[in-house]
Amino acid sequence: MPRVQERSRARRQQVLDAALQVFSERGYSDTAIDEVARVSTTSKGGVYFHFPSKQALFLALLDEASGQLLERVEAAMRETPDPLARGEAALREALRVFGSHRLLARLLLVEAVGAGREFNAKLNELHAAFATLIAGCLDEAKAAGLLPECDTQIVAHAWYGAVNQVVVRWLLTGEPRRLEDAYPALRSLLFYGVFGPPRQEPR
Amino acid sequence: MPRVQERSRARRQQVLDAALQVFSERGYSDTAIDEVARVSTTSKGGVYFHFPSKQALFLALLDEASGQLLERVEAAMRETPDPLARGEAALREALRVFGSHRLLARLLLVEAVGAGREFNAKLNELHAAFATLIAGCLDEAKAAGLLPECDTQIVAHAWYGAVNQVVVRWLLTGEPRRLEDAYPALRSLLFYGVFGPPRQEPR
Amino acid sequence: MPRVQERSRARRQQVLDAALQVFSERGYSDTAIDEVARVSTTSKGGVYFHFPSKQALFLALLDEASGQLLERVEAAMRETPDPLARGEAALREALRVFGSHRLLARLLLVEAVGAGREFNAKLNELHAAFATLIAGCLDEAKAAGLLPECDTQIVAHAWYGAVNQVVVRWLLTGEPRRLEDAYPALRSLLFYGVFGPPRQEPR
Amino acid sequence: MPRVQERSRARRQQVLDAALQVFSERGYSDTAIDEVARVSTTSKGGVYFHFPSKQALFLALLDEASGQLLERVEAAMRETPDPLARGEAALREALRVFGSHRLLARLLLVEAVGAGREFNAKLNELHAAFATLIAGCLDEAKAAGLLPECDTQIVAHAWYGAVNQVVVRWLLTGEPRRLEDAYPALRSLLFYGVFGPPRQEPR
DNA sequence: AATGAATGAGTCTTCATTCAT
DNA sequence: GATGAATGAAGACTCATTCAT
Repeated sequence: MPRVQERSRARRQQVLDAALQVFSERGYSDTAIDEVARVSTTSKGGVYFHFPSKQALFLALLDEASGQLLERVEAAMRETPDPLARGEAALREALRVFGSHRLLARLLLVEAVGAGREFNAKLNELHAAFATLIAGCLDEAKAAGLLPECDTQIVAHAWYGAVNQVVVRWLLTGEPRRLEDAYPALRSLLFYGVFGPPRQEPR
Repeated sequence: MPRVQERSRARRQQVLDAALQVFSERGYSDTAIDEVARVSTTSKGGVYFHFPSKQALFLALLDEASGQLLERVEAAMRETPDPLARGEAALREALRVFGSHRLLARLLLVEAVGAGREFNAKLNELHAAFATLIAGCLDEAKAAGLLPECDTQIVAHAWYGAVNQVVVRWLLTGEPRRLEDAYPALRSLLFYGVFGPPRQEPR
Repeated sequence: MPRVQERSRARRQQVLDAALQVFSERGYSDTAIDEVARVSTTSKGGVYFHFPSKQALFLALLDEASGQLLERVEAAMRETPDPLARGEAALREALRVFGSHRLLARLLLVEAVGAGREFNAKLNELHAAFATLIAGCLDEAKAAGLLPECDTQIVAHAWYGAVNQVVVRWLLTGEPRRLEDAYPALRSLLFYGVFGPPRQEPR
Repeated sequence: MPRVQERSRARRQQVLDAALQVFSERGYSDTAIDEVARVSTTSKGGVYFHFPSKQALFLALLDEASGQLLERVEAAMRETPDPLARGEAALREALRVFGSHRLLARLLLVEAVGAGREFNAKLNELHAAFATLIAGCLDEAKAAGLLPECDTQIVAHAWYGAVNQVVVRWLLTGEPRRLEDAYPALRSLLFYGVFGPPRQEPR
């Protein structure tokens, strides 16, 4: 209601947007708060009004970014009842989101990684959240007798890592041109392994 | 023979060893050259005598570390003629090396990642080298009619990423207790996908 | 009006004043920004807030100093219509300014000289400005038929150098006690050469 | 006689030559002993064997350089009995030496100037030596009744400064193309002032 | 809310000098 | 005599953070 709060919130978002841009371009350590302030058309003090410290700003950004990512993926999964199809949907949506939000991808998969021990916990949360999502599908499929016994956690993390590395490669080398083009190969590997789908899989 | 050169080389190695320790504990940005100097029982100037800059030191370290890793994995592969068994060997050896060289693992898979754009190239080299190794196995196996057609590059990177993420998880959470315990699940996923080996595979 | 800007400007001037003192006492290279900060009762960061680098600070100082000097000399010349009398006035005023601003003299005539190639351009500007001033008098006097043909540029620079060296000697040896006492001899040399004024000096 | 001493002396000279080159290109502070060592095809230790410190090296260089300059000028003066002609000879020879030894000129007239208080004494020596040379001519001419009374010291220093500034201008701007071309104008100014030689110049 | 001047600790880097070999 | 590895003090510069206005 109060106009003032609205403005404040808008300002805050402005700062977060600038932070996404700058942090994902320069990395955590090489980013100066001054730069964030400039990009958000605010002042240094302005940034500090909304976030108590650089660390907190980065953390908030990670929160927002991973929240958005998870939300989108979860939404895609929610619409898919079949557990394995849900896994496919998650995979496809993840590639879609990363592919259309390069900055977010770079932030989460590159810049946040070596940024300092303070951020490992947050990153772990993200890893765990995704792993849990995937593990959920797997467990459900297993319960339905569709899958054999396996170490769900390991498989879930490996799955997640496979996707990430494809995204990282895209970020760093530009290949494949369209990230989503990696979907079929990824899907095939994760579902059927290197041997590919049995016999006459319709591709 | 020349005593002096030997000492110099030893000193250089001493510095690299210290650098591995400090960089992988604190990360690139949070590491002070002073700290590296102290750990190598040298002086700051001593470090700078052997390496022209912090960046160069880190780069040299990445070189050495990835060189060692690759060497070990390639050695394991060299002893295995069958292309698919070779892939397994690579996987197992990678887990073995990382599992017994935590610092090296942390350096390559965590600290080097967000350390700055200057290091992306070097990291890409490593990614590419591994992907090429794996892609070599896959292509050979395909040529032998053992595998169906697939996007080798994507699959190779995904494979590599799957392994890395399992290692990262181990680094950050300590699970699984022994990294090599992740081998069976990883191998199964990468070879047969989530559906696992066909029928009564002897596990 | 805006109080803040006023303070900022005052601070800036404070730093410049301190810089004049320290640079002209210790020279460019032997001056630490810390020292300038201390003398200006600011912090190192404060200095850097107003000047982007040591070099820029020194340059700004040279600008200010040579600006002041030129202004005073030009003012003295402006009041003197006769071209040759104007030359005398310039000479006398230069000695006056240097004589009462030892730091400025030392800065411009000693410390700035070997301070580095980056400052040569600025120094040249000063030389050129003075030479132009003097050359102006000479040319005007020539046009009025008071002087014979001569290489104005060389003469102007020589004139300027003659004055400077007398000032430098005063700076380094303390002689003559009062710089302005050098005026008659200098004036005589520059106007009439070593032979001095003809018999009953026309003047 | 002893070969060893000869070599040592040659080495020493090698270092001095390198020092002249490097110091006059980079200035005192921006010159690293390493650079001098490299240019003299010696090692850092080698330089320190012949000169106890950077300061001592620079001082020795100043000594050698001003010695050479003085020697040449004194030689030119020795051959000229008439006091005023001797002054002319000194002037001409100074321009000749500087004109054909740019590095020496730059060293003495630019780089040594703001190099630090430690070198002021040495520079003063040079100034005093030249002033004394010139003052000698003047005094002798005065004794012969050729010149009127004047403050010899001031005139001598001014004379010296006039020459120097012309040389400095040449060093910094490249004008006049050939330094010796400045001779006539300089000579005229110093002998007859801005009014130039009386009527039909005796020359 | 916002600004931007100010602080000062922290870092990389340079380099004169020393000295074992 | 000469080398070059090693030292450590010194210094420019950065930047997260604070705070008066």
